[in-house]
Parts: sequence; structure tokens; C-alpha cells
Amino acid sequence: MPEGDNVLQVARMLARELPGRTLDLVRTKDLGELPDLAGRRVESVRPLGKQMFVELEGGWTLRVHLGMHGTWTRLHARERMPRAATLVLVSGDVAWVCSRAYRAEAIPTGALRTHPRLARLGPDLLAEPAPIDEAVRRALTPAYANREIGDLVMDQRVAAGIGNIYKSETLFECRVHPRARVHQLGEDGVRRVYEKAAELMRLNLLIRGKGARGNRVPIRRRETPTTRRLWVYMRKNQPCYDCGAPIERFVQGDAGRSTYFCPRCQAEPAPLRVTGQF
DNA sequence: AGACGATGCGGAC
DNA sequence: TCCGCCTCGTCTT
Repeated sequence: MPEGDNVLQVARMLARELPGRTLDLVRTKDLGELPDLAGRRVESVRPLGKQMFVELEGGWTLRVHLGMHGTWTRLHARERMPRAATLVLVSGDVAWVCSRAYRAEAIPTGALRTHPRLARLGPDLLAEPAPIDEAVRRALTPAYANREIGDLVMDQRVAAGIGNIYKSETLFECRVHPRARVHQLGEDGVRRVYEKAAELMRLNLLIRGKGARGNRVPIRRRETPTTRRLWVYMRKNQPCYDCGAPIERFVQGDAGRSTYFCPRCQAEPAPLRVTGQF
């Protein structure tokens, strides 16, 4: 999916334009029924991790999750809508079109707090100020002590917004092996990881700037912050830019996501525990 | 034509 | 814990 920085970027674009305007048309396709929301004014557009919420007057909020393939495009209302459009918001001459969304639904605004998925979401890592303390607090939950850090940072209950690219890139920049466990990293190590993830996403937003070409909103990106390139993600068997060792890939966590890392720069975690056998 | 992999979940067991 | 879904691009046969 577009990760947290992309969602924030597109949410800012919608937030610049839509609040205060009336929606002439709200339509979804293939994602279930919506109540008739035409004629309502937009109150706010807010990102939360990888999701976006469009609050309308009268107690309805649209929740949009792009999944892996979702994109937003800004079109003229008279243009032909893309076939893949799954959510269309028309206001006057402007049409914001979300294609291939994973989910787009209307939720009574008052029910957001008790929504089964949303209630468990961790703090948005890109919020101001960055909620590092809360992310670390959640990461240090005793039940998570033995989890691998490469699995944990993808857990949106700890902190919302980190996706598979930032997982690998963050751990590389921190020189942390993705199989290192929370208890091995300790509070300081965990803190550095979340600080770095927030820093990379924020930096990427800065570098991308407005990011819009014409009236299209390119929310897909393949470059990282400081160098505008990826150090490890999708670089299996290619030489590490720092040390030359071949980048490795393995499948990590219950969700089975690919993790890329440099076996030389990101040292193996220390053995779990001295057994006293010898 | 088919295999594989991809920015992510989430239902089923 | 496993795997199905989604849609697309790229590479191999």
C-alpha cells in the first residue's frame, strides 16, 4: 500500500480543497452500498496511518483504505471516470477519484471510536508531534517481547503508517537485523527504530514536495529519502551500497511479507540466552 | 501462457 | 497460523 507518507500526502491535497465544499455526488463501486451522501458538506479530511477519513456534515464519515493497489486521481468532473474507480467524490468541477481501493465505507462519525479495527490502531507516526513515546510504550507490551522487530513494526496496533518498504529501509538504516527480537533491542533500540521510521517518512514527504504532476496525484513511489533510492527493498542479490554484500530476502511474520536486509551491515542478533551448557 | 512478486489486510480454521 | 483476495508489471518458457 501506499504507506503512511503517501496517505498523508494525498490527504493534504484533499484537505486543501474539499472542506467547506458540498459534494454533489458520492459513489462507490464493488465495495458495498453507501447511504445517499450527496448534498453534504465536507467537514474535514484526515489521515490515520494508512487510512483516510473524510468527515461529512450530518454524522457520516467516509473511511478509505487503499490496500496495496489503491490510487487517488484528481479529475475534472466532466472527464470520463476510470473503469477501476471504486470511490468518486464530485464537487462542482472537481472529481476526486479513488481507484482500486481496498475499502471505502461510510461510518457514522460517532461510531469511529468503537469501530473494531480502528479502535486498536496505534498512533499515527506522522502526526505532529511524532508520537514516539506512545509507539514505544505499545511496542514494549510484555506479550510482544519475543516478537521479531521486522514483524512488529508492521503491526498497525503499535504505530500506524509503517509499511513493507519502510520496514526494510528503516531497519537497514538502523543497522538492526530484522530478526532481532524486541527484548534484545531494549527500549532504546526500539525507540531508535520508530524514530527512524518517522524520520524517513517525513523526509520523503519533504523531498517529494507537492508531488503532483498536472492534476494527477502520483502517490506511488519507489525512492527513499536521503538519497532518493532504496538501499535494500527489492534489491535481492544485488550488492549492498555500503559494503557490497548481496542483499537477502526472506518471508517474515504471520502475514508472510518480504523483508530485505544486508546480512553484513545488519548483524545477526545476539544469541537468545546463555544456556550454561559449556 | 504462466509464474512470480508487489506499498495490506483479514477471514477461516 | 495459513492463505485468499486484489490488480498489475515483469520475467521466463
